[in-house]
Amino acid sequence: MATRNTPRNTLSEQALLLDNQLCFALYSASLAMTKLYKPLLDELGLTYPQYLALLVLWEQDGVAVSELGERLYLDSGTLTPLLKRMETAGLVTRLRDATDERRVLIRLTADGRALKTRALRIPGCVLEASQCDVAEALALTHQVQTLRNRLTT
Amino acid sequence: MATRNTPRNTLSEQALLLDNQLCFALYSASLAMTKLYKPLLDELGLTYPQYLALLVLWEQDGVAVSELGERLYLDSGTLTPLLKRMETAGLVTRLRDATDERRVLIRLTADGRALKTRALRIPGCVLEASQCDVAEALALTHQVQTLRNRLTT
DNA sequence: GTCAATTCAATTGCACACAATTTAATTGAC
DNA sequence: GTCAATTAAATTGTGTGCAATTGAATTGAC
Repeated sequence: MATRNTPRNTLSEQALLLDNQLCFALYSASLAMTKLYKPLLDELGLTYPQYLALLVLWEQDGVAVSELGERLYLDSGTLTPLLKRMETAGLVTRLRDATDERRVLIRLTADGRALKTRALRIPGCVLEASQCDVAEALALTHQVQTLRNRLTT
Repeated sequence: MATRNTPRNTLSEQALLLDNQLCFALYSASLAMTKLYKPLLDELGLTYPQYLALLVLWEQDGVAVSELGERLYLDSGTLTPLLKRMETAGLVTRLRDATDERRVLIRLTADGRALKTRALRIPGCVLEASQCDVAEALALTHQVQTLRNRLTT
């Protein structure tokens, strides 16, 4: 029996189906995650990318915009206005590095540091909504990180 | 020996580390994917979300904006201007449904249909850059889809 | 049949993302 | 030491995403 070979059934056609696309799975899951965080972050007066910036700063205060960008895979076109809004909100300061005037160092204010306490409960809420245990979530995290690392090198 | 219990080492502190966050893994992997597609889609004159819309339309032509939104998890605030740009580019038409004037049906033009042929090579390019075989990619796709489905219900 | 509730797309306003360019500061080959 | 090359942040312009609102069309309880 001859295999059908209409355009509808070629391998490359199968690969173009939306639900076979890894890129769309990641895209839609990431947007869904952002929506899940929305009400939790609204309480803190933060957007999702601003929260990511704070995660970095809570680990290491006083980083340059470029270092923040390397950590978050974002460029100055995204970070500069974002950090200005966070400065206006009183969460960070932006000061030129005295030893290298090209660099702008981002530092947490007391308010910015204090937000960490209120953020501590967020990961638990997210894990619950994800309906998976810690080990499962970490395993998936590592797989997705590995993929990202392959794509960014 | 007593375990240390400084703030730096609590479980909730660990959970706030950027590299332990599933949300950031998905976010950064999704952005990396978009950048990988950029040069491939530039050749076709498409943006990444426009490409996603075409994936839907190549599977099923003549869908309403709301149906496209359900499929892509996007709302009319995103899709209306995106589809207008695709209409301007001559890829789709936007016409009110005669049987329900609230609905706007999106149909491919000949140009929009023709783009599919040129898009067929894209999934292979992406898979190569991802450095994983088809089975591996599909397995990860299903895991991420499962997570997304949990988050969107 | 009527009208309140619902549905659908469009609009408005805000916040990303990012390519491309600009400006200022630093580095390094000579 | 000088200046071309590099680096860092900011700026500009385009295209998403999405909350909230608007306006038009449809539905459904009565």
